[in-house]
Amino acid sequence: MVGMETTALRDRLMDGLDRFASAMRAEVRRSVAPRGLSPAQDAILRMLLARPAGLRVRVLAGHLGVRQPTVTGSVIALERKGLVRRQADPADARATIVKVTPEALAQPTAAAPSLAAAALADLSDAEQASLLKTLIKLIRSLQLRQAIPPQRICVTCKYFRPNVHPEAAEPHHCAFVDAPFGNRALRLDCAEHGQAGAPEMARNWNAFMTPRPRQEVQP
Amino acid sequence: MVGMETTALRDRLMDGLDRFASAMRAEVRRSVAPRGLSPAQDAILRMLLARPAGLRVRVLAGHLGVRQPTVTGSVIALERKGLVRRQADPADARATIVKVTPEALAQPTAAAPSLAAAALADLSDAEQASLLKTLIKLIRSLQLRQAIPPQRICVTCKYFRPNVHPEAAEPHHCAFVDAPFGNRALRLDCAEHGQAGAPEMARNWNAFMTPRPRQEVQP
DNA sequence: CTTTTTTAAATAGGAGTCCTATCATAATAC
DNA sequence: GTATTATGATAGGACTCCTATTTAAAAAAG
Repeated sequence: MVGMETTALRDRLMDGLDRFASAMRAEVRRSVAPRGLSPAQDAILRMLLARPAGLRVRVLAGHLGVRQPTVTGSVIALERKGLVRRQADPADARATIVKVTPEALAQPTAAAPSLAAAALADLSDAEQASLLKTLIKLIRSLQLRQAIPPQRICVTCKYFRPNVHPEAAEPHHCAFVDAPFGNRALRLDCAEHGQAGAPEMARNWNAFMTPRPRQEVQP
Repeated sequence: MVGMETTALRDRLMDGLDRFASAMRAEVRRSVAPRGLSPAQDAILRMLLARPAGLRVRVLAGHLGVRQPTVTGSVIALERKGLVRRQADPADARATIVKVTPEALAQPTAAAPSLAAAALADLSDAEQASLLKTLIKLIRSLQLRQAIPPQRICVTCKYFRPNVHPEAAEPHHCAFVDAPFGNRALRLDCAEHGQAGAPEMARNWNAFMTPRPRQEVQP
């Protein structure tokens, strides 16, 4: 075992995530360039496309993990390109609400058949579902640690009923559409998301983290 | 099922990876700033710390997924800070070899107890091992698609014997240290890495991708 | 052996990404 | 009212990334 355990598993995971992320970032840069966008502008645009009502500058900054002046700069660039517009918030004259324009909505959305997507497609369907579940756990952990702002994911939704069909392939249930669904359908930014109360959310989180011991890998 | 399957699983995975990556990137920026480093400089430094013999500018660029002039700029900044030095390659007078200085080696390496690391620690041990395995598959897929250059990972190593102990908790075997090991010990950048031949590598890859159906999640 | 082509890196110039600090203004507290 | 706080815009600076060009050495062609 000499030399095999010098690096902690956690460091290796960070390394792997970092490496895949760096490849994704490079790809994003190349894929959005033809549309005249930068990576940050693309991220803002994608966030806004999922929220037609618009978002405040500050909220955008929180979601992207950058400071407010950084967002202001990117938003100004997007405004110049006619893809977003800014308007004063009627509820607070200090605030600015950023919305996508109809032109941006009409754009093809660039369904990027990227290499990263191809790599994901190489995984088995079960492995993809398992990866999604793990990612959602990670993202929720970050939210609980205040590292990133709450997002409209299933685990924090009042319509979410985790693991209520323990033996089924689709163990969870969405009370909004009243239908069961599996890990592969877990959402990261659902338009129908309803904020759950704190106790309910904690219950959801626990039930989601520790389901029945169906798919444990190694004891 | 209304509204639950409008987004493909793959898109959701991309979204989740993107979100976690963005949080990690923001954290890296904050964690390396006190040491007077930028994220790119930190990435170069970490890569070089694992290779005391140094690397060419071009190779660094490939690993980081950026162009050569970008690396030159960051290397110059690192040189100013006394953390790397450049020397001509004896084998090719056009090339520059970048090496870490003894000062950089002596630095504390900043074992960043980051929030991302904490989120990973929230996962069960089995889930962490499974995630590492998935990440390595993804990275190897990118390598096969020429999206990123080959790296010193187990799957491409001539000492790697995947799944030779099918029923054990540590199914793989490293012929270099002559010891069995499990998914949690898989390496992303092993100093003892020996480049395997193409047929051997293909065999490794296949055996690694499709082991015995031990830990499949849902059929 | 020259000449030509290719290759490695540096340089120049430009757009974009981040930051901190500061400023104007609106909402809120006293 | 005045003081404090919160939202964004602006200014200035370091860094990141790109493409295109230049310099110089190596490799290929004649």
